[in-house]
Amino acid sequence: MRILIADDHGLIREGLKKILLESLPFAEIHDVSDSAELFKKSIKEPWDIIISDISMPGYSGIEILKQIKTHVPNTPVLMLSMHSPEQYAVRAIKAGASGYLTKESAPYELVTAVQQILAGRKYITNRVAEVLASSLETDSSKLPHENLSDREFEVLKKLVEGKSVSEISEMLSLNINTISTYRARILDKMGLRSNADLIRYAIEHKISDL
Amino acid sequence: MRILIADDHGLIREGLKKILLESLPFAEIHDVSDSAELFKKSIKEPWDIIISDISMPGYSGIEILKQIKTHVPNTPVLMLSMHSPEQYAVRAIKAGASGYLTKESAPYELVTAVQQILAGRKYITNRVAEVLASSLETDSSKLPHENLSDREFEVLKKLVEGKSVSEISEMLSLNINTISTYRARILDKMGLRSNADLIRYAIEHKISDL
DNA sequence: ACCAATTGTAGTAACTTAACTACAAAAGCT
DNA sequence: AGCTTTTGTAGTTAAGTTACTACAATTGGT
Repeated sequence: MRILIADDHGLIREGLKKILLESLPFAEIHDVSDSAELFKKSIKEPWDIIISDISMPGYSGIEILKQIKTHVPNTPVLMLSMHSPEQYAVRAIKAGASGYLTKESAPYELVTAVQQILAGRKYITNRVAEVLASSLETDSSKLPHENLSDREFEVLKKLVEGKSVSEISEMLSLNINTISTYRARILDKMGLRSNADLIRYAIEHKISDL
Repeated sequence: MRILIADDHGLIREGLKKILLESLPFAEIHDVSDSAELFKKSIKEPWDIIISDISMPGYSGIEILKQIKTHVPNTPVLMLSMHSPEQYAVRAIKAGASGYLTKESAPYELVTAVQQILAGRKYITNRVAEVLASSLETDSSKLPHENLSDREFEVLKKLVEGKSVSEISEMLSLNINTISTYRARILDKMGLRSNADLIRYAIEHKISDL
């Protein structure tokens, strides 16, 4: 049983490991602390399951998830997040995740999720199922930011954190103009005019976790 | 040895517990998941150390820390945070914390910190020490924005409203560079780095009247 | 299966902002 | 009164951002 854990917080990695080892004492658990490493390791070696935080420095979790899924589509991935399900669950599941848990979850949920996924199933909590279901309904009832594409959303978050266009372009290894275009599309889709508006919106809708 | 852990994320609480138990196998570890509970439990029962996340729903960690410190001043508190030290370290230490760690920290740091604090000392990392030292240079009895001049404050408000440097320069019939200089001075005095920080600060301190 | 819309990406040119630097006037301290 | 710091103000140059345009790849709809 080979498990790969990805999270940028040392304490959290260690904690997850210990929780898992309690119920899967013979598991061979490896861990990585950033998305680049996660990507490399996930396609280079075989894993029974990958457990990854969704928000790590560098490439976003969703982005890496997609990458992993194109390279090793049969390796199941369980995404963990600090955020409330609405923010990411749908995106994660659509990108091929086998499950989605928030860190609020009780430890036994982690264990259950992992076991269920190892058994070839998906682990979708009620909360996520709900969100998923309602995401299929009319999108007229959607909040403006729910119409953003994954990339746009990713850029939105970074803008809200105060990152500049060029910083973001560097983080994502994209051209500055590309980020500028995303920003323009975000503003357009959300009917806003400035980064300040974006930040207010984000605070009001609890998009950022800062 | 009685340890109280406070964190709103179940997985994290559990992880911390397991990490601590490894080096302190006889510790009696309790945990709570929100600030109200933390407060109640921290003054009702005796603890050798309290380990608390700084950002929990409800009252902020700092607020609770202060409360705890007025009621049971001798119980040491170690604060944990997801955020970079600059944001909170100084405030936490001033409010009476015995130490400040980010969740990036390696597990052994947690253990070291706890042991050092249990031994009656404080645990201050280099990063935090640095920030702490430089915080003594400015007049810290005042809120950062109270050191702004009138013009600076005027510009601050407009920046927070989302006005661009050039718009402001036009409104005030001043050179663009002048506004740029004000902005730089504001950021400097307030120890912030971006307009995004400014907006967050403003919202938090209810500076703007929007 | 076909066409339209959206998404991910970047180039070029125009425009805006940041970083320094500077300096006189006002305020603050001794 | 004299020295120091802060404030109000801009110039120059370098760096960064926006606006517009474009186009292939995907997705979505019928």
